[in-house]
Amino acid sequence: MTAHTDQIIADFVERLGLVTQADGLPRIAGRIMGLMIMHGGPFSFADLAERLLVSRASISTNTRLLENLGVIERTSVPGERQDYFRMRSNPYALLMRGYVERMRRAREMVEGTQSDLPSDLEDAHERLMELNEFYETLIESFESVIDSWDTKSKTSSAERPREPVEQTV
Amino acid sequence: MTAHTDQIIADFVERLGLVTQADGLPRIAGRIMGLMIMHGGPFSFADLAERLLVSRASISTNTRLLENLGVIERTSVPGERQDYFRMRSNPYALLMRGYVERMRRAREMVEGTQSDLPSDLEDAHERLMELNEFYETLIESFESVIDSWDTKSKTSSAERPREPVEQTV
DNA sequence: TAGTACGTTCAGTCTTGACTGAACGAAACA
DNA sequence: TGTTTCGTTCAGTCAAGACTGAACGTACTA
Repeated sequence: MTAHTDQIIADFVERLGLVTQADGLPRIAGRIMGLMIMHGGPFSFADLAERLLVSRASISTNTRLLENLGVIERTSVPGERQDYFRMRSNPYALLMRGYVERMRRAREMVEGTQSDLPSDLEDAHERLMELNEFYETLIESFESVIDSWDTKSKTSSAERPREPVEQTV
Repeated sequence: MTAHTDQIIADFVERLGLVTQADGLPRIAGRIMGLMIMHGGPFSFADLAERLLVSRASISTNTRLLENLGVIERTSVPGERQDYFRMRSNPYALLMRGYVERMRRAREMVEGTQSDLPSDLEDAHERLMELNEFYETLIESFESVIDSWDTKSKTSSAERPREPVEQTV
């Protein structure tokens, strides 16, 4: 592992942090993911804080966030006090579910307005329907991507199963 | 137009502002879109500022933003000094192109890392490829949605063409 | 010409939320 | 028991960027 390689890895970790920041997630969450993509993990809690040069508080907050999103999972090693984290098997599909949820809520808001608005405002209703159909199309398309991604990931994980050495808590 | 209806409209405008804020756009941009969905427009510059209770500076900034995104267009009326704005015909597909662009840049970043990273780090390469394929799938799926939305919008606009009364600048 | 009605720009304010340090509780040691 | 090592929580700091007011340039009007 040369210094040059280390630099490439550090760059990737940092850039992925910026990408997730643009997606509305904290930068540190993206850096954690980047680290786990580069090295397979699992990483201990203290290790994450040390490598990313951030406080333990941030690690606590962001690991819980990624845990709730279903992107990483917390594991423990018998005889060790520290928590360990690693990516789950198909994290990206799981990430997308969050976006779908947000779109679903937006569509529900539109539907609420549609049903509340007097029906004689025909033009407004037409434009609302257009917006509603847009969300509908988007949600369906996302879900089909998620499904195809799920099955693909299942197939490839069947090809080369990973034996977990830690116990999931 | 009862006060109750006004309330429903104001609620929608406000909520759409929050939705776009969650999508990473300024809240005022969403409110402008909400107003244009509710009333067909076109709206004058001063009218937007007055109805949304925001400064002209914010209107200037956010109309330019939406203009650059291709969501609204600026028009002018012969004999009037004010600028007018209205939504373009298929704003949602245009909105999505921005997201696709962002994903494309993210994928390029991943590809850059793939080509820079020494090839003996096989596990890392495998995980990077997985991420790359994820973006690939997502981009393709988005583009197919945009395409279908484009053709659909073309069809429906052919059914009931709108005669513009203003000249596009 | 001066005056008015525009839209834009920019310095400054304010809000939001990421991040930290310190205090804390719990659990494993001694 | 006390001590150490964990992760969590919370008040506080800091930074980013949305938003505003005021100054400005431009183009029309009289």
